[in-house]
Amino acid sequence: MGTQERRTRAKDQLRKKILDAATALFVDEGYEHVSMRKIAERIEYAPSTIYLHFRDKVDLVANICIGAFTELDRRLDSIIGRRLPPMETLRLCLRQYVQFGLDHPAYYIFVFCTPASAFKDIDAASFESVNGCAMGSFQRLRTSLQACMEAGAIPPGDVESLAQSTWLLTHGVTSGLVIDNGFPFIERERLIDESLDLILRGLS
Amino acid sequence: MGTQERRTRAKDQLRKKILDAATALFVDEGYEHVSMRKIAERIEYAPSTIYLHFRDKVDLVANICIGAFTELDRRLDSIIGRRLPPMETLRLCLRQYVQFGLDHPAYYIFVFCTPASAFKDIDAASFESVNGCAMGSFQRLRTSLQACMEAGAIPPGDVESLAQSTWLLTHGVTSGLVIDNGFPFIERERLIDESLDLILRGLS
DNA sequence: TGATTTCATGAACGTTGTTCAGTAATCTGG
DNA sequence: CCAGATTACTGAACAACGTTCATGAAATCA
Repeated sequence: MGTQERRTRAKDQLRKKILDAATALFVDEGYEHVSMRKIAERIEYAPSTIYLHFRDKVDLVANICIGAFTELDRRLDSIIGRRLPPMETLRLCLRQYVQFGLDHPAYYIFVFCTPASAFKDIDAASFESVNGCAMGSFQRLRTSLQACMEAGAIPPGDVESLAQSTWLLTHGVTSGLVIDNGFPFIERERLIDESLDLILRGLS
Repeated sequence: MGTQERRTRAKDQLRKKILDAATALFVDEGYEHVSMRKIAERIEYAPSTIYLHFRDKVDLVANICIGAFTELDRRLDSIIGRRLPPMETLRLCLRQYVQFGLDHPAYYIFVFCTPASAFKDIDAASFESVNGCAMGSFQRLRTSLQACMEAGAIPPGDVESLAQSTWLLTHGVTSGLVIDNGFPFIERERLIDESLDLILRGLS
């Protein structure tokens, strides 16, 4: 009988409604300043209802992040799919990574700029699932670097350490601009370009 | 009469006692997990007493950060004072910057990895004073790069944009390692070295 | 000594995330 | 169509948080 399915569908709908409301609030006001009560008020349910769908606040934001990082992977895949020269692909991927952070500051900060200690009692499962997503993007960086190396655009070496270094540097550009604590940066687009120039010149 | 002085001295002592206790706790447990009540308990005073010396929790941590960044400047000056070849000086400064973050994770995260939105009602004065400290360190980077350029170790160009890029990349290494959310990094010392290699090669 | 300034406090307020007993609605088997 | 079981949801409550403020104690000043 279809009643089961309708019920689970309704449940999924509410789940999505919670995620959407929370997403909008997190983006607008930042993780710290969004309370479970505010989210509940927005969807016109009692705060305790949220806990029927998510273990806690961290689990809630973790699920949002998973969605966001899936989008990042899509963006990267779309670049890789264009089969440009490997060095060009690498540059576009790094640029897209930075852009992703700028487009989703709340999620980027949550995943990469918040120490694990801030969620002392974080659930291991949700932590792992978010980490898994980030891993997916990192794997793409690894193969992109490998391709550059095989094409001779980058001198041969340890791909893993090179990938980690490259990520650290790109993460610096991203987080530095995302956090943006009032430092008088030069024009953003130019700063990103010159920083990526620096990275790519260092690689080759 | 010396009573005035004794009183202000006692006041300063308590202020320092608060700062020391708060410092220890912030380092151990991170900003979020340290409550004013915990700090008060540690120094055996009532929580409200802290507010006689600091406007609020943000003001408290801001004052701690100022102390930490003064130390960073000292470290950098000690390197610059050795008058090594400019490129060597630059490398040591960047390395020291990373080390500073690793030595003071709580402060580094607070200043560079926490969005301004997290302190919506931050006092403008304490914000400025912390920012001013960070500016001091940045100025040292600027002149160090300038020296490299004048020595011909770096092709001539816009020092300001180069300094900003260099800071972003170095910040990436620092924050990536400081946050450390369980990513399986390779051996830390080697990763730092290779990342700095990348930066310096990109510069020259 | 009496008046004043300084220092410190405990109780209170309004939040926060989270839990849980209890209610209302819905579905199921007879 | 009705009793019973399952599900969905809620409101009140808890402990902890940052912060404020009237009150009291203690030291200083006149």
